[in-house]
Amino acid sequence: MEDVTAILDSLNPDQREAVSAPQGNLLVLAGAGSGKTRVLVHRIAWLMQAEGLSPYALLAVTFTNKAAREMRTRLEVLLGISLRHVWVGTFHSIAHRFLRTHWQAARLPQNFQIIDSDDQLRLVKRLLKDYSIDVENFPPRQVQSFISGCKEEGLRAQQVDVHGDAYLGQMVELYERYQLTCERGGLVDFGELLLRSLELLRDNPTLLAHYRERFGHVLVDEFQDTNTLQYAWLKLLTGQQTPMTVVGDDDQSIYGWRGAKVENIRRFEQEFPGTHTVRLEQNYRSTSAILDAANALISHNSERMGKKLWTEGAQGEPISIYAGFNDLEEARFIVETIKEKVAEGFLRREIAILYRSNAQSRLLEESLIRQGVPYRIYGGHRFYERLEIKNALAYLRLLLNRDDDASLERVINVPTRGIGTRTVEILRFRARTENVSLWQALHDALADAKLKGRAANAIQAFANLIERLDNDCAGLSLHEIIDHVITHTGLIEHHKSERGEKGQARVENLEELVTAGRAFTQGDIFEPPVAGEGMAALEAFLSEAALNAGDHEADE
Amino acid sequence: MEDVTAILDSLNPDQREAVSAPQGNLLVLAGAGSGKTRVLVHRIAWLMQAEGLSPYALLAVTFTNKAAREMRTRLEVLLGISLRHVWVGTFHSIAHRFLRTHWQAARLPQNFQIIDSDDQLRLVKRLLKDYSIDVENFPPRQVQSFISGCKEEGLRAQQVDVHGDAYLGQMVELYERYQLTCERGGLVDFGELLLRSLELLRDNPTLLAHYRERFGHVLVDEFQDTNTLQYAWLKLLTGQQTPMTVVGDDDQSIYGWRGAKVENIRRFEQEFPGTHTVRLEQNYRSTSAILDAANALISHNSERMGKKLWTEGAQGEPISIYAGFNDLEEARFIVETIKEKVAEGFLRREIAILYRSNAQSRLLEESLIRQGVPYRIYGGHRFYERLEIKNALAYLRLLLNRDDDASLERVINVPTRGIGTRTVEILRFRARTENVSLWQALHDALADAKLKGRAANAIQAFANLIERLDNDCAGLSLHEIIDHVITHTGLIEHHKSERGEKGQARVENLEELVTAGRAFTQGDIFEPPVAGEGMAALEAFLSEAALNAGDHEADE
Amino acid sequence: LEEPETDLSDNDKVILSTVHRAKGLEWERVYIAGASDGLMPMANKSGEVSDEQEERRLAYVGSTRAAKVCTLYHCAMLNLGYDTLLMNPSPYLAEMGATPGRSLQDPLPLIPKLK
Amino acid sequence: LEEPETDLSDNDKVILSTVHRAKGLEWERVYIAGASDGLMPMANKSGEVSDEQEERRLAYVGSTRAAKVCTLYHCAMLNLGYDTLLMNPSPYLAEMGATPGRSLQDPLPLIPKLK
DNA sequence: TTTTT
DNA sequence: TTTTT
DNA sequence: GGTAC
Repeated sequence: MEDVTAILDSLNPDQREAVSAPQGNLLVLAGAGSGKTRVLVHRIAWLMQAEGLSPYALLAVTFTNKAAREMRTRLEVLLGISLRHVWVGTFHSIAHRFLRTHWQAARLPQNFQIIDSDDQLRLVKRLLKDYSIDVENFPPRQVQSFISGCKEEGLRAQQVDVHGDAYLGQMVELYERYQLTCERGGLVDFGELLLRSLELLRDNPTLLAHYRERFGHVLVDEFQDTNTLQYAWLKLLTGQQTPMTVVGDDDQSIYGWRGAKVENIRRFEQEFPGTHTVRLEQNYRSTSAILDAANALISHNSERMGKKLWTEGAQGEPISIYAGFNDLEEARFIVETIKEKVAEGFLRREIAILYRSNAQSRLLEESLIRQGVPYRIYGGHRFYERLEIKNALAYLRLLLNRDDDASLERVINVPTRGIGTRTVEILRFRARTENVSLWQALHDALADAKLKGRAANAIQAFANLIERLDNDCAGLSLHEIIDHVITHTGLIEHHKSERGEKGQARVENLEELVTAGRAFTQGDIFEPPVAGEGMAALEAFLSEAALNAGDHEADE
Repeated sequence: MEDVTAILDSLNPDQREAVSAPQGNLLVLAGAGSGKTRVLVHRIAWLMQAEGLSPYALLAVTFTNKAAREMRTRLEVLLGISLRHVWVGTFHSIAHRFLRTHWQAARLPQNFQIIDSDDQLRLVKRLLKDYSIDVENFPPRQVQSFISGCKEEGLRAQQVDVHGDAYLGQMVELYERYQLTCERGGLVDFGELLLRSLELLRDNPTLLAHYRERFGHVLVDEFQDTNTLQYAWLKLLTGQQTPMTVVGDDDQSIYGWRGAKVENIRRFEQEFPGTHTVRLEQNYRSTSAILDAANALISHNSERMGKKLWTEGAQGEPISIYAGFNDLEEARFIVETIKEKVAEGFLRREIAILYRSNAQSRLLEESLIRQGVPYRIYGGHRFYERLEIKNALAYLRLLLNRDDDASLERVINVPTRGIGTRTVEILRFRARTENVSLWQALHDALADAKLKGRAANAIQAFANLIERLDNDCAGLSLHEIIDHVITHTGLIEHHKSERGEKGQARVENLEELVTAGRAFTQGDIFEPPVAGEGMAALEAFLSEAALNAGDHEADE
Repeated sequence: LEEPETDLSDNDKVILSTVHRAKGLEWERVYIAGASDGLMPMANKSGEVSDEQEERRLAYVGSTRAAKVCTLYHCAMLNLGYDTLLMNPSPYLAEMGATPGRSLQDPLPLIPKLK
Repeated sequence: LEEPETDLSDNDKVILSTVHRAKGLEWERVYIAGASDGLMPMANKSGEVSDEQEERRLAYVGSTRAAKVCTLYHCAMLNLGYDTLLMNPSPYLAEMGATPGRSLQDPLPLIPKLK
């Protein structure tokens, strides 16, 4: 055994207890600012060095890519070695990895693509229109959240009990049709990644046994945020045998409305017998005054697992409340205080204004602008959700899979090439009635001359474009493919001719996409480079784009 | 003095007291089913025969055309003579009469036209678009009801106190712009009819004196439904000198949400001193059981003027309540009961199903249809609100006034003649920036060749069409004009080619409009024929159509 | 003499109307649908009644349209398309002393909904 | 050596964020806007709070983001564009024992509205 | 949510 | 109204 | 780029 004391050196007694707890289920109730990530990272190091677990035997699950990345880097810093073979990732990226590897067992096409919530919503809207369902009674967003909700509860359409309720029945039918559409297009949404991964393990005993044997320890971050499906997945994967380290804080559960179940952490000790529980209550972040207030506040909740934050640090300024006459005044107050503090030497980036709803930011922004205080909205616009990027990705997806209707529809007339809504309508109708993809419908329509004249020419040109791109890209590397596509589809030209700075920004974003492609194949300090070249890399890149949409924040 | 006892013969003592009350203010608190209209009609007869008032000296105001018509006919039946010179009409039709007569004093163009709520809403929407105002913050319906609300409170834009509130300020600005648009187009909305009529009397002392002298007695029906403006108008017109007979029932005030003020009837005795009040409490409609229930119910209200209905009739069946499991059951219950009763020999037309909101009718209709019970929705679709009729009227209005932008926009491309949104957009922009009507903008654009090619040809064709119609119609009678217009604009052809029965129905409605025109000039048993021929008659006809939209119910 | 007969029987239809539009009219038998708490009086989504007295007057106008028989109908569950509401009978029923014609069935539990 | 300086000062910006997105982050000074009754806890139009305990946790997460100073802000009148609401301070303020930093001004009477 | 002009 | 993928 | 369905 190596000298493992270094791993425990810098920790407080509770942290040390957690990190060095014997193999077996461990629940770490980690209060805000108690060094949660640190404990997780050190726990992994401990498992490897003290318990002798191989990097291959570890699985660490997080909710965000950011958290996964942070864990991996801090681990590499701690151990001083590269650890690209440890499975550290989000629930979704791990599920994705399963599905890519076992695509046949999962009954997916090899080139399946991931769609994000936006794509999903578009798909639902399309469906509602196709079946001329009244969007008053079935608002697209509601249908979407019904579908996601079902999947998050682990339910396929057939399993939803409608109790004879016509409305629910309609919803379920939409869910079913949605699912069929996805499957015909080789599309997998976020919920599907997890649900199908669960089903994959459930229905393939050999596979399940393989992974159960392989993973010697599973670690989960932010356990209070797991939903029914994620919890079931973990239970299935570990068989309640493989030991788990789960870290979380029931007092910080704020995603109940999205399906997260605090009960998962609350009942962990009962569901996983023999669980050792450690509370991290020493706080390294806040003053005593802040912790006192927070403790007092949360003590009004019931059914808590119980936790009281404390610090060795100073008392600090009391929490205070300022009351303004109206919201304008309130915003002015806040910004004035900030200006004072900045004048006193505080860093702007060490100051945050928090609010409940995005709508509240408007007045604050106006006030900050008026008073000349530089600011940034955290997690504002996402790079991979920008129109021009989504369009470029759609072309790229078409290269891999012509039957991806959502992508085809997205770009069939972008840039405008004389294919109007009427023509698209005809194609859609044909695709629907003949139950083929739009790409197929398009060729059929050309073949039997159901489309004539201008429309036919434009459609033919589009089909030729896609095929030509595909040919051209053979042998190119990922970033060359992207570059070729954004140039030869005319996307660059199209945005260049837009008025104002918007066009320029869009062109720059497209160029940034090429850079992202280059970085992807070359690997960077955070992520390992990807196996495969050209089209194979493209496939991985597209998945990455869908799964890491939040990472790459857009400028401005 | 004639033998006036006949007028009082058939009345009960209270009714007799009301009818024969001495000249002077009279308030008749007329309970439901107490013979209110009867009293009103007999009162007029009494005033003429016993008090010797000339038909010219009488003004009887109602809220609906139906009520006005009923009053006039019953009066003619009672007196056995034609009484077309008595002023009996709705608030709006009387105000309209004032404005037509004194258009110069009212600062209106002679050919001003009345717009209905629909036209008004379209105008507001147009305005919001023109000034690119966010319809999220300013929903067209809200803006419309703000404008109507102001007018009903007697307020012009300048008189609205915004208290520095930016939102209100924007509303007021919209009100102002709306008003300017109306004035440029020679358009008068419902509220404007009353408000301008009030201002006309207020600002022209001679005129006011003339009418005060002319009217020896003013009678008002449904007084509890008067709004601030109507009340002010009555007060101004009578100068609290001309005696008034007002009939109403505070317990039946159900239009408070629309601006009606119950206080008007509640305070009448104080505001008009010397008022003699008569209560009509004997009910000739309902059984005792029904009246008991109604009396008990309304007794829970406060500030009532007080009234207790009674009858000499039978006790009757008690009011009962049936409770179903759900709304579907409820509808089935109702229809089943009706079927039973019809089988027992009751007439269907003597049975009504009442509900609070129109949405409730759907289930009831479905149930009636399923169980094969013929039914009719009272006051369903209105003839003059139908699309094809509104279009025909728009053409007719253009004949009288090219500057009526709302009408021009409505039909510039109906039937389609190759004038697209883009072209109209250009015209609108030009009209707005040069502050001229669309008709003017259209000619300017043709003159300086800002519009070319197909668009210019189409526009030219439209302008030619209107001018040609105008020429053609010279010398034609009203119904010939209408016939000519619906034929030569292509409206008939346009609807004939519509698929399904809808087109046929629309063609029939257009033909019905010709018939309505014929009836209008010839007069019928209810309404006097109109003075003037051709275009003059058209002007009157259009006003009539706007003011009597509810009368002429559409088939199906 | 056949003509008016036909015309008449053609017009022999049950009338459907809102209470507002029914003001001033009368029928032998009047059936009032929706005699439930949020409809009569009508409440907004927050459960507030904008003008309690006017709502009562509306019920008054409705019931006084009847010459011979007035019957009110209530149901325990109202389907709104997107939601199902449990309803209570209108408080006005008690004020009117309406006689129960059929007793209220026990409401079924609401369909459990997925979030 | 100038480069990183500039980069740094270019990134020296005040952060605006929802409490949800701020989870897991920290700043020296945290200012929480909207510490008023219908916003914290958030209530729907009917005034109902969907999950009182989760709302309190949200306030907990918000306040524990601060290292040195946490200040909450409330205002008496909230302009919604189409309406102006009178607000009460968040009940959580008392639970936290927040010290009044400036007293609430008397609210002006609401602007009278035309129907 | 009700809609007399 | 909040939005980790 | 515009119009029509």
